[in-house]
Amino acid sequence: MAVTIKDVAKRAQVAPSTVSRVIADHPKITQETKEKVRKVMQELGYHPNLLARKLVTQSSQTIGIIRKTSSKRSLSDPFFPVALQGMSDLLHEKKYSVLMTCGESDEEIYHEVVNMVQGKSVDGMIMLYSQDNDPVLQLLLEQDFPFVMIGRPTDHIDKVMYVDNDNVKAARDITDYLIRAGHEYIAYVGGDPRFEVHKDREQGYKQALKLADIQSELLFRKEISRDSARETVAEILEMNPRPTAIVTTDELMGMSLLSALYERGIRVPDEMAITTFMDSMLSELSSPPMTTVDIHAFQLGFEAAKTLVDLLEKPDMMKRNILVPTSIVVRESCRKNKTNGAMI
Amino acid sequence: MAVTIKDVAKRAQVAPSTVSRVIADHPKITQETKEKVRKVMQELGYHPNLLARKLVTQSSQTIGIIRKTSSKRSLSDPFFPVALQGMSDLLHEKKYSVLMTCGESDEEIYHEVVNMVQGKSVDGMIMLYSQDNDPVLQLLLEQDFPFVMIGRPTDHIDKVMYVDNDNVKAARDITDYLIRAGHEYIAYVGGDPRFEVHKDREQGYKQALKLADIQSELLFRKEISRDSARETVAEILEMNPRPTAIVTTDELMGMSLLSALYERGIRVPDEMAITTFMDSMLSELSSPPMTTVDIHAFQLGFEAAKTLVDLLEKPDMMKRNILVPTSIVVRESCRKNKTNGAMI
DNA sequence: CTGAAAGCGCTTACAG
DNA sequence: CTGAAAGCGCTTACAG
Repeated sequence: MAVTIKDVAKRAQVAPSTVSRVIADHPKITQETKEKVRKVMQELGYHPNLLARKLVTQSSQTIGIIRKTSSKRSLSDPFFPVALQGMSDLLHEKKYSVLMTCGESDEEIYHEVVNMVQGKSVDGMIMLYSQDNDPVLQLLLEQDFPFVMIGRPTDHIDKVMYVDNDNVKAARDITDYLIRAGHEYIAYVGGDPRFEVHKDREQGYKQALKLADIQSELLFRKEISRDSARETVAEILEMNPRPTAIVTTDELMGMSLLSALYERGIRVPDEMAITTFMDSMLSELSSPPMTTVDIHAFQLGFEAAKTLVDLLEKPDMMKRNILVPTSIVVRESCRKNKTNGAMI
Repeated sequence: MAVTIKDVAKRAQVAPSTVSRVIADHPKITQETKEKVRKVMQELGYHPNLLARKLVTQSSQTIGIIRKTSSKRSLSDPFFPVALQGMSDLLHEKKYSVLMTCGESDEEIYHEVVNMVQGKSVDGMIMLYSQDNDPVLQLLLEQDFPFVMIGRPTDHIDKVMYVDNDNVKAARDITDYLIRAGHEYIAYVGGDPRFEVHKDREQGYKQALKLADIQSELLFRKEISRDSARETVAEILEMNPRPTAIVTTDELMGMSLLSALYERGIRVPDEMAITTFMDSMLSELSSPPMTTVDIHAFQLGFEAAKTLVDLLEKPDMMKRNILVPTSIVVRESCRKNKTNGAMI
């Protein structure tokens, strides 16, 4: 088969252990020996077998990424690729590899995670979602396996290290931004509050209204699809008084509403303002470009990976959670002044 | 450490080799022994160490995915996540894991590939891009390492297995579609023809014009960005006669042009028709929704993975390349009849 | 400073 | 049908 450490040893007339030490650049090997061995490695085209090294060192230098890809929707969601890039950047720098779950159903994913963990294929994991009553989370905690979550855990919050935005604040900020722009009737269109992220954002929206003494909570919980967007827009337009702004918590949701408004001939931002969350190119390239809460998905991924690597290097480190600040990116979708409001 | 095959063997009063055979469900082990051993595995919570198995079987059951993530742009491009999902589906079914490159620069990626290949971390690779004079391609060919490319290779085309669309035909079809809709002045906005995919699409566009006896080739090669889109739209609008339709080869490109047209107050599709390639939710949710060439990215990924797995199972299989058919998805961005043309 | 030896946790001919 | 032994390709105490 391939050339091994033994072949190199024989040819260089040293012991295999010496070759191993040369590879590791062990300080106690003479420069002379190192050069001799390296020359032979060159000649023979030697490359260490990582599998063997991993087995003996009991470390895979690999991180597992657990993602849910349930819906067709999630495939177009820029969050995943951007966060992945953030993780990749840090992990690559720290010489870790990335192994990813492939499964679609919860059971498939669970089994993959069991395999990675028990099969020693990864040293740690990053969970890209947070969900009620998750057997995967359960497993990782039981096994005391190192992992970091992106998003806030619903259960066992004091046992889990996580990286997240302050979603309450983010939603409060953007709602407040609309209020200050003169809007009073502000609809909120978000996702299933079984997920912490949506629960938090709803709460932030409500807080902003309360602080401004606005009574009318106009809360919608919707799936993302063309039809659902049409429905939502129809409902919103029928309200009396009619809302003048919509807070959404997702770019695709924002785009679908924008599209539904367009179909109805409602001009954005003149007749309806709209905001989203995330800030990928989608918000920038939509017509009109959308004002959005930048959640810094790249940084979320980066910090999660960094925290995990820190944990692996110092297993007894103090638990820490990281909040990545959000910021509002102002674009055209709600920048105009309202007749009854202030100029922004 | 963790419980090993030896622990199980001792407790079940059999030899380690027997335990190994039970795990593999070897036919020559009695049902009785199997049950006894399985019971002990249960009790002890035994799980095989995959690393060890991989080392001895010389097979990693893992596929490497090589991707380029150079630009900010590529992060919002739905192609990658969709194709990844296609690969994942097949690989998961076939019990393969997925290892991904993390690097950004060409050198980083190259080194990761060397490591994966020489370090025996993967059994095969899928390249998600095709590029001139690529050292990665060179390496894989030199090492005679199993791989499949998504996209058509520029060099060594007879040595590489690939999965691709017929991009010439796809571009010809969509251009032809516009011609039949009554358009005569059709601009084409595409990417760098150093990449085969763009070269092919340009050619398809030209072919369609030629077949329809249309002289005016209006070819633009552009980066994807807001500014570049504005520039392009400005140039197109200044042309005389002014084009009535634009063929783009990328959803984000399409969106950016749509946005630039919107800024200029040009109505789509009434004053300008526009088409894209790919067909993710972006085309569906844009305003107006875009007519697009569906390249079936999921299937591209799926077929690539399938071809690779076939190759790994039968290394001497006949070389085959797969062309995934494209189809036109009609939406509003160019569906209206032209004053001087036929109704569609 | 270098080598011989044991071992990481499995699998797989080879016996019996 | 099952076991003893060798081996996958490394690393790392332990000697010297």
